[in-house]
Amino acid sequence: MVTIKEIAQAANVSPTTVSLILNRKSKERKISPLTEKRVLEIAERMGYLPNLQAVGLKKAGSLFAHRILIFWVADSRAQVMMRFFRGIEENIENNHLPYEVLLQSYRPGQLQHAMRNELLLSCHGIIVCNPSESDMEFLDGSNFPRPLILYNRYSDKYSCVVMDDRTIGSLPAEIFASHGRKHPALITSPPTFNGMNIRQNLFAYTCQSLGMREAEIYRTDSSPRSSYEATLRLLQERPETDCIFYLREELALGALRAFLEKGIRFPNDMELIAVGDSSLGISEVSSPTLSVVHLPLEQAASKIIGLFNRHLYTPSCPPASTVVSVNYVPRESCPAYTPHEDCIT
Amino acid sequence: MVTIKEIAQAANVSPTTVSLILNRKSKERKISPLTEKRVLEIAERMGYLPNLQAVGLKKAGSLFAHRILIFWVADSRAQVMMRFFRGIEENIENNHLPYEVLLQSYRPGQLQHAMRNELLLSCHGIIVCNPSESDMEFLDGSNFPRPLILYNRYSDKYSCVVMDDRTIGSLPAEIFASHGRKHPALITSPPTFNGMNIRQNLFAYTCQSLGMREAEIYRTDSSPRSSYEATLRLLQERPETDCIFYLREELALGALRAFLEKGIRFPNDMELIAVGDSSLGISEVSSPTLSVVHLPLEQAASKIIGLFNRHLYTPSCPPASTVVSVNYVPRESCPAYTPHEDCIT
DNA sequence: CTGAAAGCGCTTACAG
DNA sequence: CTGAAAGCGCTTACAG
Repeated sequence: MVTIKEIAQAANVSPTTVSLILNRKSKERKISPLTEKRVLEIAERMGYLPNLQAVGLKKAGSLFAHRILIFWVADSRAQVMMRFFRGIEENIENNHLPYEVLLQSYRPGQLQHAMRNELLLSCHGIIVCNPSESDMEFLDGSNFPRPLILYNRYSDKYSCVVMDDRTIGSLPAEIFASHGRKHPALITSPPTFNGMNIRQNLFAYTCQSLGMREAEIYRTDSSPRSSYEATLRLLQERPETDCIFYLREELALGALRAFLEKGIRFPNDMELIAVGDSSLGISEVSSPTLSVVHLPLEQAASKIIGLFNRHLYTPSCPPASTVVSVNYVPRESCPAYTPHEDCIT
Repeated sequence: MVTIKEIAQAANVSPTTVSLILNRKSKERKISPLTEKRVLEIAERMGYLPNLQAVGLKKAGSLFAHRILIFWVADSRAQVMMRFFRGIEENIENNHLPYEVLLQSYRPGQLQHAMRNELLLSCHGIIVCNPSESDMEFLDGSNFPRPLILYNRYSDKYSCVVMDDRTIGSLPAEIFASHGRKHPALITSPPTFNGMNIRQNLFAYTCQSLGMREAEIYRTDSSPRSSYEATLRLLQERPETDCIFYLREELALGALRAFLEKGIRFPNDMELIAVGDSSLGISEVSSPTLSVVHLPLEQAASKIIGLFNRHLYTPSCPPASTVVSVNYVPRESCPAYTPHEDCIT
């Protein structure tokens, strides 16, 4: 990295002069245009870029706010993340907390490359969202210079906030069973974090334990189109299917065309529940409107900030985990939960 | 802001000792547990937080990458922004550029509060997305210590990349006209940046100049539900409407239920075109699938990075603007463009 | 028109 | 077990 000093040497002037010129104060300080031109050219040629730390130390004084860096995955989950971010920011704003939030994306499994030391040192605290298995291994094997909180991942080492994945999986099964459904199916995109496996397994397990047939599992990529195709295949291969759980809201929205084409009516012929992870509100006016297990991401965000506060000001405090509970929002695609003993064979 | 020095004074030890303790090196350096405890307590009580600039200057050495800070609005446009970010990141990755990207959200009209000096000084360059009118006034009246590039906003002062707003507005009108449509309507949420006004006005203007009736304008909030309701109202109040342009993709998706309820068929009774701003892919499998004016956000991102490169390494270069052209993607809701002179009365 | 020097807040090699 | 001192790369008040 080229410094002001090196430019000064190359240009045969003092660092002061270089600094002045680079900060556009040549006029003000009456630097000769010749010197200015020479220095600018040299700086450009040498590829000078200011060292932000040094600039900040001198100029900015101390930071106005505590900086939180959120590592997130910019893949199909970006939609959900969006709601989470806004939850974080609203929480900070509403409570007048002295925090500023910056986002840094990472690729699944590549967390260790994103968490470069210089980045970590340039924030007061870290939130890591949805790390994969291998990312977790990295985290568990590391020691960080800043407090770190996990979102959507269980851990003994770090404080964490997780959605109630077990209920996300079991609740749809219970609801379907309570309506006397017998032939469940589940449609999912590749699991991007372990919670998705828990959701899927708990759904399958609960279906079985409530006397339904074994749940058919269909996998898609994360596109609505792929879900539409998978749903068509399911309806063809397993025409007896009478209830489907979609592990992502977009997958359910993408599938609706399939039911329309097949003339399937809700909720008579079929019931649908999706994980309510989208912020779009399309499910409220789709045909049929979509019943969802609603994820209160805003509440998760609020808990994260709470944990954060604690860790920041009490470095010695032990890790804590919080589970955020979910709730069912019935719409046209599947009626409300009606627990009847006689339905649960 | 409390410093290590102050803690040292309060604890009656040297700054060295405090630094060691706060960096968890007590064992390693055999600090007495008593001293450690005392210092930690005092630090906690005084609310010490490390000055990141100073830490970085000493520890991190020079930054690994040039830091780009993107200011964006975390409102209903977040969906679109998502695609833009990923475009930026993919561009950087594919070209192996030495950039790292951090995101900072701001409220519309509140850009000046988000652009605190310390934040600006902690990055090498700035991208501002979708500033509002008043945000633009602020920008035009300011001088920033770092190169700044605008996304989706015209400017003489700054380099900028904009979508071809004029074509986004005129193209749907031309397509409708080419199919002999006569009664156009436009449904929009409140304009969040000036480009939306341009799109709306060009649509209205083009409709008129191609011999169609004056376009009906219906306003909604940004929710799909509100668009559904507005569409129902439009169909009731103006049953002669035979083509509708939705200024946002989600609005069109939300409206589809209205057509289903009214038994309206595509494209016979009605044609629909939306601004293709969503990344979800639902439009590809909705009923009907949605024709869109596709916004190549990835391309915009690539141009931004190009401009950025130039400004970073050639501080003296003058501002430049780029217009990104859009293209029409016909699907079920509206057929392809068929320019016939005799259709354009 | 230009430069020598102090200092921002921290870390760490070195000395004791 | 602890501290004095140097230095990270920059900016700026001051001197000339």
